[in-house]
Amino acid sequence: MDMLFKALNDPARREILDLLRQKDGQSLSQLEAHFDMTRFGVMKHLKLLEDAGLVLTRKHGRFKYHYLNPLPLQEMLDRWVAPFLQPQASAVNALKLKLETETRMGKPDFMMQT
Amino acid sequence: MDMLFKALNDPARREILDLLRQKDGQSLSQLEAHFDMTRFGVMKHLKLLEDAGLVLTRKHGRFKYHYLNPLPLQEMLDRWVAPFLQPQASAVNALKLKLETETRMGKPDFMMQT
DNA sequence: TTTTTATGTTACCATATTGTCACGTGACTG
DNA sequence: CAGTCACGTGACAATATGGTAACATAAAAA
Repeated sequence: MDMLFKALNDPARREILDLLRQKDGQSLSQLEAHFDMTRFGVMKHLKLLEDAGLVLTRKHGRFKYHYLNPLPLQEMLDRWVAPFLQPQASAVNALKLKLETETRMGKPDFMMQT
Repeated sequence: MDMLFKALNDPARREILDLLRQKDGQSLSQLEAHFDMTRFGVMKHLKLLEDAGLVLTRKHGRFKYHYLNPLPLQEMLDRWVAPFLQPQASAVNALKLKLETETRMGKPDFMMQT
């Protein structure tokens, strides 16, 4: 999830997502044409997008095609958007979150007999 | 929008959002207690969250209380999530559909015993 | 084969970000 | 008033990030 937010935290990378939304499966050179950046800069951004799982690639001959993968965005929506927009609808999630937090911070009081 | 992604791109800041979701309107000292960081570190994170509009503050005497503001998340959903998940549906409908689906699927796992 | 095209790798630099330290401000309490 | 208490500001070192340059690989075309 950390990689996802990092990937989204850059205008160039978000523009790449928009470009792929307009036309999925573009190659590096095609994407590069839309930027002032050098090809290597674009490649780095694509690598980050790949690491975040937002972009999947498929090599075919000399070309490497890039495809959008919406799944990470769906997960972000579930975890970091919807629960904050509809608090009453996610009361269950609040409890879940509470339990997760307690686990991260150590066992709760009633388990502390050792 | 750039500030929003920057604000979200840090585990500490996302944890602050979770803390405020559990209990809105906490002061700096209250939030600080949950971190290993120093108070100043937490303050910096809060400033970024404020700049992104995710957290609104209200001073009352010596205390400064912090409140969640879901509006930026709504905007992010409209611009950077929904269009990628359901290209032909409106953003609001996307969230509605999602919540309805969750409801149909019943209670989550951790409530299933007994 | 030679050349061109598309992509990949290593190294490097300028800048931004993270978190801390020291010190300052403003408000309640005794 | 004097003393805490909660919060704020400025400077600083360590690290991460964004972008470039030079060089390398690999597939198609001539």
